[in-house]
Amino acid sequence: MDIKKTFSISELAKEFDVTTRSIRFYEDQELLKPSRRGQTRIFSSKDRVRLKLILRGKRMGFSLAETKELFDLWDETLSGNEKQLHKMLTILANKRAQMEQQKNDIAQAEMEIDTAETRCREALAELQKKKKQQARADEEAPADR
Amino acid sequence: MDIKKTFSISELAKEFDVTTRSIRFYEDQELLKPSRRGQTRIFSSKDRVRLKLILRGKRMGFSLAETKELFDLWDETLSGNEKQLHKMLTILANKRAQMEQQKNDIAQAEMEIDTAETRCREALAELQKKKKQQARADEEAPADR
DNA sequence: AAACTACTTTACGTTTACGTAAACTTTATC
DNA sequence: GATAAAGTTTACGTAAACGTAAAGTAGTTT
Repeated sequence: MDIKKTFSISELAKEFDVTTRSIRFYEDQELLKPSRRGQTRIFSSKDRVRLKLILRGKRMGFSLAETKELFDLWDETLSGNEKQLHKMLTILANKRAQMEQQKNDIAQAEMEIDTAETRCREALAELQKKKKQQARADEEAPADR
Repeated sequence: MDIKKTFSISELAKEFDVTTRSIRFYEDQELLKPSRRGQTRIFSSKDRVRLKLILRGKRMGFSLAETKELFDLWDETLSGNEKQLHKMLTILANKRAQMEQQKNDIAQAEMEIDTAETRCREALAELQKKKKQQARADEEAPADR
């Protein structure tokens, strides 16, 4: 159980470092469904979880539409029709494949970052060497005085 | 050494499954710098590598602007000024951190996919059980005849 | 030479994910 | 009860990453 049960828009905005504008937009796109007290939105901890998922999805390169599709499907799945369940399973398999691809991409990128860093350090070492050589040359043959 | 040295726009488009429009757009944004024979673009294997990096960047959620920045910085870095080298090193460190975040995101998402799948399978098993019970009930007390 | 194919430029259109401003209401504070 | 603080709706604006259409060129095949 989460400690708190409901949240204001600005609480969530602060916690996840997004603007209230974004949160309202997510509601507009039906990714969040806060209840209301009068006009003001009241977010449940389910909404909070969803917001977290939305943001992670974004970091993973998912569009809001994709994320919404997953949410909707999951809701339908809970109602437990057999066809929906199978559809969900194939979609889960797809996501898994997609994430394998991403892991490969990351591994590749990490290797390239490694070699890039090595080259940088080598180049820096070269520069240091030349500096020292220059310093010695200056000592042996002072320029002025 | 890559087997081939130069590529037409449609060769690259086919190989990486992007439109020629996209490739021209990348050139327009100065991420690719093909030479020309008359009007027609001639892409080097360096361009090819860069295209590969662009696409991987996209899958990893990088914008074209970010990727371009990296390309430009890398080019400057090669010219070996000390300040540039240090800047590059900090940027590489940042990318590394970003990729750690992504790995965490992926790990989390994988766990959630696992539990989602488990629930799906459980729900399906439930449905099967009910079907069988229904079948037995039908045998014991046939509806008609 | 006509037609086809691949390539080109120019330029306007589209979608996504918000930013930003204006004008208003509700709630908390002094 | 005034005023600030936080929230609201409405609506126009914007950047990124192309799509798409129009109209032209260059080489090649028939």
